[in-house]
Amino acid sequence: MEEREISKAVITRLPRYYRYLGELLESGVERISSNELSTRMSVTASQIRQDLNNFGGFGQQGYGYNVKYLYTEMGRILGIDRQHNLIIIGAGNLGQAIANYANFEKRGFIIKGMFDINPRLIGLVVRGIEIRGVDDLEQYIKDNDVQMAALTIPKTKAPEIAERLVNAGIKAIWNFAHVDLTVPDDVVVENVHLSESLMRLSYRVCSMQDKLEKEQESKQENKQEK
Amino acid sequence: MEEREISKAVITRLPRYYRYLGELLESGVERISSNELSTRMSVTASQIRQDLNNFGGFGQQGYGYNVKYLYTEMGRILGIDRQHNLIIIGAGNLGQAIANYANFEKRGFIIKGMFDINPRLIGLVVRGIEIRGVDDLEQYIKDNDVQMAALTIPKTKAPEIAERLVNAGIKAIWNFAHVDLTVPDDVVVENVHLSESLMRLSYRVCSMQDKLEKEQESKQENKQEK
DNA sequence: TAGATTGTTAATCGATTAACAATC
DNA sequence: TAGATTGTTAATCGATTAACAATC
Repeated sequence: MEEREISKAVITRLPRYYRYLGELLESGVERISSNELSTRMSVTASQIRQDLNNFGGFGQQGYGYNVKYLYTEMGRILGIDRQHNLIIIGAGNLGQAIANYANFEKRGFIIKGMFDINPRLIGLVVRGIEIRGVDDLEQYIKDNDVQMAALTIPKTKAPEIAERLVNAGIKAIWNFAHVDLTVPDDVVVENVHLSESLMRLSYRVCSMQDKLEKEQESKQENKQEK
Repeated sequence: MEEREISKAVITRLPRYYRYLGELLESGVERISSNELSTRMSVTASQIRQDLNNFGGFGQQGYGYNVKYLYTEMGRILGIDRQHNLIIIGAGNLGQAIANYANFEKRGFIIKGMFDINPRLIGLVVRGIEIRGVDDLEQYIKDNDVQMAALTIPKTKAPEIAERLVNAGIKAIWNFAHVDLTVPDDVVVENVHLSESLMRLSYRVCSMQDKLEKEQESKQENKQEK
């Protein structure tokens, strides 16, 4: 499918294109130019064309891009036309939030099971899925052809469980634990570090405050100079 | 505090430095060189030194960096030495997951309230916090000196609520809804688009598969040539 | 055909890495 | 003092933007 290595920056943008194309499709827009899309998404048209051309020519000179076609192709590129069997390790609020997020199934992600260590949770049923203990984890992964796991457990348990997952043949880990997991080269880890996201927000709101204060100061200085 | 505009790439890395420094501190490490830290974090020592020097010289030639000092300074830079009053809009699983995440309070984020539209949730108590309806949102924000809001509601309601938050004086939105919010220049939005994160994982696991298949193919070709 | 807009090459910009003098 | 390691400048690398010929 791909010729050269696609850069991380491009990959990050792909799902956003997909989202906007989906919205366009829903609102009945049939075709769109890179220029029009660039305005809506607040990126440059050049970037859109460059990004898309990493995967092939989906447009037509003088016409633009067919929304439905491009949407489908993007879905294929993102791999959400295929089925991904997923388990969730950690059945706390976060794990349950993921299990309850209905749209996932629409995009080919099938939640095959939920696991937890906490005996009080084991046996409970969330969205028709029974919460299991981690004892039979390996067997369950093999029996149910599971390729992906969401890790919504505390950071202390995460590395150990990750190793078990990898040994059982899991190919992708969606990691919500606040650790950097070490996995073999052929296993993919996507981190969602919420605490880091919140710190970035904190940083940005503080530096915005500083900026505004400085602007205020320099205004006052200007006044005094006059 | 800052002289020039700090790049987005640097800001993204800051919380990770903070996390590693915290771990070093916990394990009793007193000082660390950029080289040693670079090995642990799998980044270049050059990058660490460049990143830190955006904010000033925290190290000492021939010695390295004092872990405790650097940790504290990083906390200050990230703004987590101050108190941030936060409300959560959307008391579903995701909102509750955030409310239950204890570490936040340790880092200066005080959850001042939770809100929801669903009448069945209103009145419930999560972690000692009563879930309220959104009618008195504006008044509550003013009365409780709230600067930040986490938005864990469906995308259809998010833009409307975001506007109300901004008008009520909120300065930072932690946005979990799958929309790009439009806010004034002095308001900061940090997006956590989980569905996009999952699509990136999907993309990466698929392209890894393709890569491995190709390697397999070219191996077989080599065999046949022999 | 003329106008529009892509695909793609070239130019620019910024971020990362390398190197090393300063200095603890 | 000698060795180590920073802070910082210079070199490299990659990503973004601009430009335009190709073409629908």
